[in-house]
Amino acid sequence: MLDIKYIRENKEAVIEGCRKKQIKIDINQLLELDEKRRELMTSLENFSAEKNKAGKEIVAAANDEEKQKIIVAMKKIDQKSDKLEQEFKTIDQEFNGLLFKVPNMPLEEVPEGKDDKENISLRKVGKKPNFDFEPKDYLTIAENLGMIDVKRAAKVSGARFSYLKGDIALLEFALINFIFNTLTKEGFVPVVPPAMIKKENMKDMGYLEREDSDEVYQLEKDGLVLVGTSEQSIGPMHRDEIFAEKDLPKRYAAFSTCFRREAGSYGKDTKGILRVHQFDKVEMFSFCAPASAKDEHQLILAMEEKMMQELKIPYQVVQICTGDLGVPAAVKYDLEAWLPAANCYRETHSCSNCTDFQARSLNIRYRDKETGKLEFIHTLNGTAFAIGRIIIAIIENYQQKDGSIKVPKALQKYLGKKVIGKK
RNA sequence: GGAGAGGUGCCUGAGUGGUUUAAAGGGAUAGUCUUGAAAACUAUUGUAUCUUCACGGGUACCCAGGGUUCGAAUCCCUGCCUCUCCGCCA
Repeated sequence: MLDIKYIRENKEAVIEGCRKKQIKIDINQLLELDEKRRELMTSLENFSAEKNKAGKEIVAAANDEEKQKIIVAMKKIDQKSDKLEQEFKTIDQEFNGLLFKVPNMPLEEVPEGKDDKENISLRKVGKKPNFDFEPKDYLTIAENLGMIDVKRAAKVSGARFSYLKGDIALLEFALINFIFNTLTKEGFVPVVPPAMIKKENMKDMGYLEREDSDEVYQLEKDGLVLVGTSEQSIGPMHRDEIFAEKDLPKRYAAFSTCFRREAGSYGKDTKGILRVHQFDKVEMFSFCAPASAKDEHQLILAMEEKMMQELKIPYQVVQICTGDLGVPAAVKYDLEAWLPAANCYRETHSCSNCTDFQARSLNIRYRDKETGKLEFIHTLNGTAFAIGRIIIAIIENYQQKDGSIKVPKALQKYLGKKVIGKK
């Protein structure tokens, strides 16, 4: 969440930030509630001070008669105070509900735009493959090899599920090994986190601004939700903790299955495994000091690009415009892989700098050496590989005329073969 | 799933209704002593929030949320978490 003090002192900037992010929220109403809330709090505190004083007087009272007098007087005050407290609770709830809906502010360098159509391509990297035949789409190729089975998945689980089989199933593990091998060298600690987390943590990560949010799978009976990305289980890992400055940045690479209801995307990308309810992903996450957040963001982006380059998959880097940033991010880049059959780039990676937005609600801090004060750390995250989508990119870019798939050189030693599906 | 015990500050740990302003010890930091260090002695040692130019002061926080009471770390209820035993289980 955003600092209410900041909102109070920078009202116009916050209204402007919300407008840029295309998020409709009444900041004036929030500030009115804030003022009312503080007023009530002060009155309540005065009552408390009175009560505390009376408590001491009762102890010191000379006789029972005197005691009774004070007790009777106190009861009256208490009634008033109870009434006020009810009022406070109502306002407080309203206030908090609204505060949580205020998004993180976009950084100044982020270009303004309405939605994903106004994202900006920063650079295109890698050589697109030249085929001396008509390239097929990944699903056709994989189905012909019997290695992706969406039809039977529909029978078992419904739409937007899949079976990966044979060498394509093994390709997942090759990719994971490749990732961990690359990232541990940069100090990323490998993690296998929980895929179910408490609702409260999802909320504090900025992904549940509405209680009835449709995108998240909720396990009502247990108060748990399924993660849509391991970012959501890594952030809260250090909740309520205080880092020593020397331990920052703290970098993790987390493998987990991700679950998304895809509620808003009926009819969109319904074919194959591009947009599914369940997929595996390795996510990079970093807790760092505010001053190094920008560098850390570039490092995460660099790691994403490095691994794409090693796989020799053409991609473009996209700067996400303000309207497409989402709630917690202040600045965000996507990587989009080239898909020859579809003849377009499709999103495979995303990396965000969430500044102190998540750290504030999670209460993750560090002691600044210079000021000696506790400050919120900054959180950043980025995709290492979303397995399903990168498999799509590999199949399409490495397909052969005979329907087999060449294995990217960087993955050959992990998979133990150079070609998939060679007869 | 059943039975039981717990959750107090950076750590250990006392506190079962009212000078608790959370004891005591440890740790950490600073000072004295010392050539230096250790030891010893002395002092300091949370967070949030409001108020004040400042000094300072008010309030809240003993896992979380409710409740009882003039007054709750302490009593009651609910939840979360940890531990022990039994059952089930990859």
